[in-house]
Amino acid sequence: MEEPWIKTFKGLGSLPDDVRAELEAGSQIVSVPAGTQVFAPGQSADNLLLLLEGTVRVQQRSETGREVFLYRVHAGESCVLTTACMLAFEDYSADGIAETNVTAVAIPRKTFDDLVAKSSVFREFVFTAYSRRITDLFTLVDDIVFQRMDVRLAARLLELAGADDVVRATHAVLATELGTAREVISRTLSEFHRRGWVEQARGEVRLTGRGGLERLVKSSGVHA
Amino acid sequence: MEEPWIKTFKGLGSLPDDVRAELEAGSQIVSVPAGTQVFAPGQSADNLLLLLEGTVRVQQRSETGREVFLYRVHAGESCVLTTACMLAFEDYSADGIAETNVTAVAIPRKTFDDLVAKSSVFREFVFTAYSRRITDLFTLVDDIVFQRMDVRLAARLLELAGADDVVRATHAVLATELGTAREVISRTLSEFHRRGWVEQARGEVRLTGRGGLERLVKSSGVHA
DNA sequence: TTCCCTTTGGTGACCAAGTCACCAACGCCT
DNA sequence: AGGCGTTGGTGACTTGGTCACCAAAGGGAA
Repeated sequence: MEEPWIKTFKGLGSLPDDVRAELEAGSQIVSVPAGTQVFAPGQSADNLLLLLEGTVRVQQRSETGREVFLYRVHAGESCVLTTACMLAFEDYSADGIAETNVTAVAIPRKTFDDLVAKSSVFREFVFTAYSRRITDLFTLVDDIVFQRMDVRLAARLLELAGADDVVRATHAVLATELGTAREVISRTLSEFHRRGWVEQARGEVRLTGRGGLERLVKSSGVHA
Repeated sequence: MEEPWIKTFKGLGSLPDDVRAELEAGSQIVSVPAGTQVFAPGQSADNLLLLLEGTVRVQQRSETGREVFLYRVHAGESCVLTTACMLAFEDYSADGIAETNVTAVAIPRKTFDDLVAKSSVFREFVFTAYSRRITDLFTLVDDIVFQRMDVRLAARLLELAGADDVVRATHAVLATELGTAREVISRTLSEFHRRGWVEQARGEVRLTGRGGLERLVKSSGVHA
């Protein structure tokens, strides 16, 4: 109770006091180190996580052992799609992996269900989060089907780059992010280099010409 | 009240009587002709539809004007993803189109919200439906990224064929179902024809060798 | 019926992207 | 220094998507 974590979540600011008290009492703050599997297929999730710090990558592992990146949960967001499985008592088909050290509020199934029943503000919070994720998934499908890889890679680099304009990721990681092959990333990055948009080093890509990347992205109205 | 439509939905069978009465009183049965746009982007949905008869196709229309098929809602299922937008007061980004004449139960936003608050059985119904759809979307992404087109087309033909082994759809329609180009469908169907698996006529495909198609699909562990 | 027009399907050339089989360079460990 | 796992680069090939056509089938309207 040291500090009001609830402020981190816009949608929860207007919770009535009693509901807010129940939420705080019925949940706990947890920390997990980078690399932890936060949820996994075949293991029923029993906590809704609201991220305070760090990011969680959600991906689908296919039978062939390959992985597709689905979406990323940032601080201030929730792993809300897992709740469908919490309440439906069905298994989730996707993995969630902490990309960094993560601090989160864990809301157990029972508390979650109570809050959904009692509070229309909480319901709106949950359904808004759903709506965002689902829209993201729709957009993902659209991108995969219609966007060129160079455009998608450029967009992703801009998204992943820190304030120092550096993306710390191997070609292989970028490939699974975009659901493509490492070779395609290598080739596309060489092309970007040739155009003077990036410099490469082992395990990182430095953006030296954001402008060019941005023009490429804008030229084919990409969403994110 | 003539007949208990609630029986059509497994998850609703065990609703307590009072909740069930509220659901029946607070909803109405509607019919729409084939081709009707049931919901659309930029138009906030204010009814949850539970399909009694017919099917609804849900697709994403991209900026470029092209369409991707997302999933199909059958009789006995609900357009539940629209509820996220109903309660979140956000717009949906996908279209829903009645593929056939459709009869459905329309539950207005207010009734839906009440029921979610009051009944844990109804909550479970809703979240189970969510869970299915979301899993479908994950599987869709996986398929698009990793499955070969011939396998996906074979699977879809088997899925769409009636008891008479005929799929009534043009190549163009099959193409948007799978998010590919008409030419690809034409070429793949010619190949299937060459192998003696299908006969073609204008606007329809007759399956003459289900066995071959099934083997193709099974050979690369496809999901649906 | 004939003509016209739309819808549907077929084709070849070309480009983008995924796959396969390698190899080279780097970093790290002992 | 030697050995090894990780990372990135490359060429040849296949699959799939795009473009620009054309031809055949069906459906009115005159």
